[in-house]
Amino acid sequence: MGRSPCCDGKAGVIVKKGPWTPEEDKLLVDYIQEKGQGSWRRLPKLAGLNRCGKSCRLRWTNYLRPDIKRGRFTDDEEKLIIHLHSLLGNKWSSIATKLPGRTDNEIKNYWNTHLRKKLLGMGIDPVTHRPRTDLSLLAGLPGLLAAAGNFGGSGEATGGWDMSALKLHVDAARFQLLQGLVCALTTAAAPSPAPGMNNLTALLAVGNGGQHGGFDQNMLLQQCQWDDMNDLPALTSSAPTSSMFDGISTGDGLSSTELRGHGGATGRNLIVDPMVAGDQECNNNGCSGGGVVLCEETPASSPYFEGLESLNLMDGGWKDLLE
DNA sequence: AACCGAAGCAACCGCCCACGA
DNA sequence: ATCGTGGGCGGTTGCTTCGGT
Repeated sequence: MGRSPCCDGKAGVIVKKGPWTPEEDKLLVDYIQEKGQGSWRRLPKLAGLNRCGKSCRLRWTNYLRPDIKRGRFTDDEEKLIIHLHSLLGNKWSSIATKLPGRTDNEIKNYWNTHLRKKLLGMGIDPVTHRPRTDLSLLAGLPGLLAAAGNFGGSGEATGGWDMSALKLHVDAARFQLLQGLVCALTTAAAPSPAPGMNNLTALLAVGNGGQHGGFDQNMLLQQCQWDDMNDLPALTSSAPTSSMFDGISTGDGLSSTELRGHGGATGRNLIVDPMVAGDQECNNNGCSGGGVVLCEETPASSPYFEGLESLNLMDGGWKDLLE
């Protein structure tokens, strides 16, 4: 059962659309302050506005309401939005109830223009809040993680990577990811690790601690706690971060069964495979799949790695991205 | 200074739900 | 139980501003 659009107006009456003028704003504010909100459908006529009621309601709730907080979102607000979105999804009005003075429309816009890109840049899927699994973003990881084997604080861990050249040849999201990884690799020996470094060092330590030829899941999980996003690095910072590993190791639903070690004894050639975890490990605890597997060697039958091979990006071949 | 593409954001659109007659 | 209405919501559009060339 449909319903007639509220903004059609009566026959022959064309209601105004588009940006509100200061005069219209004043009419609306004056009326509501004097009479209260009441019926939005009747309000335009009573207030002397040639607008539909819906338009009046939106203008009031999103812009004219006296308790609206304008200006930039604070870091705390930003983190809260991300956290609430991971729990509620696109329930903007529900999210807005937790941020006094912010409207659902404002939060929605901020999400779409800022936070969504921010999460993408961190390698996190903004819909699922899990690590991204698209090949274009993850394609360079095998080579980079393999290069982690060179890590030893010698200062040459970047292997001569030319980041400025890299920036010219890869998309922004991938560059940010690679930048974070390089930073992590080159600063891991610093006395005070940057945010997210614990995760990388844990990863390396676990990967290299191959006495048993596998990962210590407990150690990995213990060191990779996201701690309620308190350590979430700002991507706008001039200092690159290893935020990718924050994403991988987030406590947002990843269980110990989803972080699973595989084969190999060398501890080198660490590989992130988004394709393996889902069906096997995740089904055990009822999660919906899409988890992350940290491998030491290339699994033979993963569609992810088959895809990488087809792109010629395996075994450090990410450098082929450079022309 | 002019142009152009990207980014940001206010506002609109259309669907859905709750509620009362 | 059905229908009409009002209000709310999420998605999308398009105008404005900004930044780079």
